[in-house]
Amino acid sequence: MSDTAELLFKTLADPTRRAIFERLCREGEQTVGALTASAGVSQPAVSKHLGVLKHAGLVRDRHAGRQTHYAAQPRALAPLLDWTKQMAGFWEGRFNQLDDLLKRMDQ
Amino acid sequence: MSDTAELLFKTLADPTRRAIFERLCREGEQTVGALTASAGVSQPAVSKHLGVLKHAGLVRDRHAGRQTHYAAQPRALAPLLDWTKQMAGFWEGRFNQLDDLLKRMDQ
DNA sequence: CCAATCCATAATTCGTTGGTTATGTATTGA
DNA sequence: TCAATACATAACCAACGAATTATGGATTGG
Repeated sequence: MSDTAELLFKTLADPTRRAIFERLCREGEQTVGALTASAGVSQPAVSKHLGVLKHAGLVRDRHAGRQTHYAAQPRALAPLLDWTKQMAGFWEGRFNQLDDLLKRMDQ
Repeated sequence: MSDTAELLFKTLADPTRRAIFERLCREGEQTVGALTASAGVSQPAVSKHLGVLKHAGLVRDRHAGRQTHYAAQPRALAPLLDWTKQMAGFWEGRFNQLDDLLKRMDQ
């Protein structure tokens, strides 16, 4: 079990945090203030969430004067995609094994 | 934001729970006892995790005498795959828009 | 230079959750 | 029938996490 997937699942499990990430994916780079305006929580809460997202590699930050711009880094989602496909793959594999077994028994 | 994805992320965020699900994907149907033997937590804890997984549609249970067999239901992962692709898609879309813009500016 | 703005961090509170032990319910085997 | 097995549920506890308010540090505009 990849430790990266661990972090990704935990990071994306919180609805507020995932909403912030979704917005960054949809609308591109945003300042903390802009994100706070429609996050439904306080500015410190948003900053904290952004910190967690950054720690998971899901966003990057760019400092410009007294503003900090955050942007989504969707490439970081790759391990999630891999894990999901792998789980489905194991299942398919077993299914095929059973299928083969039944065919062999049929002869 | 899909409410199903909500449940999936929260359900899979716990390492013990995800390990149980992974094992069911890899090795197929298992009894609670078998899962408990290598889960590293008590049997009630495993039962509780299985309940959460079932509530998210990730496993199904089959009663046989005094045993309960659990099996993975990887189809339930579909919304997760959809969400991930969608996020990457938004990003790609914006990227292409920028790309197009740059091309048009270049003329 | 000073007040205001933007963001991050600290300190605290409180609900959620994952773990435990204890117990209940159903089924099996002797 | 009775003890043992398999699992689920209940009750409780400790730790974590997400929110708040308060504050600090840096930057900008007047």
